[in-house]
Amino acid sequence: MGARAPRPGVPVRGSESGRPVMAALDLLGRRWTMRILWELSQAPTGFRELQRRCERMSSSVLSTRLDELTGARLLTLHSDGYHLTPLGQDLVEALSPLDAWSQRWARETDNAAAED
Amino acid sequence: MGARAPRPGVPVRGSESGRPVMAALDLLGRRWTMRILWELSQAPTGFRELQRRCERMSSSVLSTRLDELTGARLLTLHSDGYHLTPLGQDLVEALSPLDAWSQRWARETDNAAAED
DNA sequence: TGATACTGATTCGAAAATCGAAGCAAGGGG
DNA sequence: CCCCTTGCTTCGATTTTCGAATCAGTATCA
Repeated sequence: MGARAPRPGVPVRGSESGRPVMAALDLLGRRWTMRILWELSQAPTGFRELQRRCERMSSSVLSTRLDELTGARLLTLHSDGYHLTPLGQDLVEALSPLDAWSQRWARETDNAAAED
Repeated sequence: MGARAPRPGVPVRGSESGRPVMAALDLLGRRWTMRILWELSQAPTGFRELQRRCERMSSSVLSTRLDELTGARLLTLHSDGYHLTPLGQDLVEALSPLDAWSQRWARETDNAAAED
């Protein structure tokens, strides 16, 4: 597998600096990555079930993402499916204000649309 | 332009639900999007300067992303360059715990690598 | 009136990422 | 054995991204 997941300290796509946050933005900025973390924060989930929850995302990309996230030590696979590691749980928690923000975004977008 | 930026309330790639957070994950999950927001949170920046800061990302994608983010009311263009709107600033603030997390990620990745 | 040099932005062929249906190997009942 | 489910791979088609060239608009200086 072309396991070339971004890691802190290693220069990544779009940044020569290797600054951790840039590696994080690279990893999270790939299609489905945040969605997968989001789904796994609800409950451990197997491969096929995860695919179902994500509106049948392609299995090839799911497999690639799971490799990347596992390589980044954010996931592990057990008998009951993929789990967030403590580090992965912290990431989801760091991302959680996004939920509240998105609701404000929705309200303001509605208001703006109503004004048009 | 294929101006098809995700908006809350509108079903987006990977989600029929139209749940705001899914629209946000879709928008943010596109290449360079978070990086652009990150750069603009430091200071207003013009098109070409923004391109320079992002390691010379392609102008076509930059243009597309700026359209999407402007359409989502997260940016505006003034004489001194692109600005975050208040909504956009709130998003960056919602994302800011990511910086602290990424540093912990870096530490733990170093430790794990040292054990190998 | 050029000439030059910026700006934000577009075009378009090439390259890379993603899609998605099919299939594989392993495991667990029946 | 057969059948079903699992995690996962393969591979050709589609979509996205890349990136160099280019455009139009504005300012500056001669």
